[in-house]
Amino acid sequence: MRRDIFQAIADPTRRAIITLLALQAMTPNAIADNFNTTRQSVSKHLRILTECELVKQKQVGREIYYSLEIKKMKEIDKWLEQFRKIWETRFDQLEKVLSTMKKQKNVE
Amino acid sequence: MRRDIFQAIADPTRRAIITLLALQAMTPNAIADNFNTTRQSVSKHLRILTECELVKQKQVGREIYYSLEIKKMKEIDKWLEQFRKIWETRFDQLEKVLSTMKKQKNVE
DNA sequence: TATATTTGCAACCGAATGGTTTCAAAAAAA
DNA sequence: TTTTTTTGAAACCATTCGGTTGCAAATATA
Repeated sequence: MRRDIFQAIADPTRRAIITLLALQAMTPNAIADNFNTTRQSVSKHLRILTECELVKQKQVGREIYYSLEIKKMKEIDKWLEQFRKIWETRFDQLEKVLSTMKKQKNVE
Repeated sequence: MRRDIFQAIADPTRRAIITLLALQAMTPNAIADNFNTTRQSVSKHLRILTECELVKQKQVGREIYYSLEIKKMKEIDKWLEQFRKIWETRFDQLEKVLSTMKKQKNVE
């Protein structure tokens, strides 16, 4: 059973749950109210998010508040790092070309 | 059939292909040499990557060179933006606490 | 104490996923 | 021209996925 952060964010409902929980801790029922699905399916999503440590629980009486482990999101950012270098380089090259064009225009 | 960038990067083989293609354009055969799988399965992955425009093709004779559409990767970065704000804020708060602790220490 | 609320888990189902084998088309090489 | 190489696509298969229904446990309320 693959269970990593990339598989976790592959599902659009889970991405929406993550966005919700980024703003505030919520119970499964409260989360489910925001989607066109059953509480149990949200529960399944929360289980997956918990398994890859993207979400943590806090029990308050019979309610369980789920909140986002924001630092886990940095793992995606870390993976993107290698590509960011590339696209920043390309952007720099574009800047260079544009600036050269501008200079030539000034000379004309 | 869901076909977005988040689903595309969910598979570890596809992530590895993306990393390979970030360095240089490659043919399906050359890509497959790097993995413990068949060329056909790599071909399937390339199809998925092509469908969500993460990869583009260039035919040279009977060979097809695949390369990464680096700008498409920015979409992930864009989604991460909302969380980056949060984790930077939290970091600022931590900085504040640490600086306060330092000041208190100096007073002692 | 009896009832209602909140939740997780198991069983089941159809669809999607990732892989393999087989085949056909196109281009290069013999 | 015949053969080899490179590739994509189709058919098939076991597994996973996302969802539903039903149930049991724990806690709060009447």
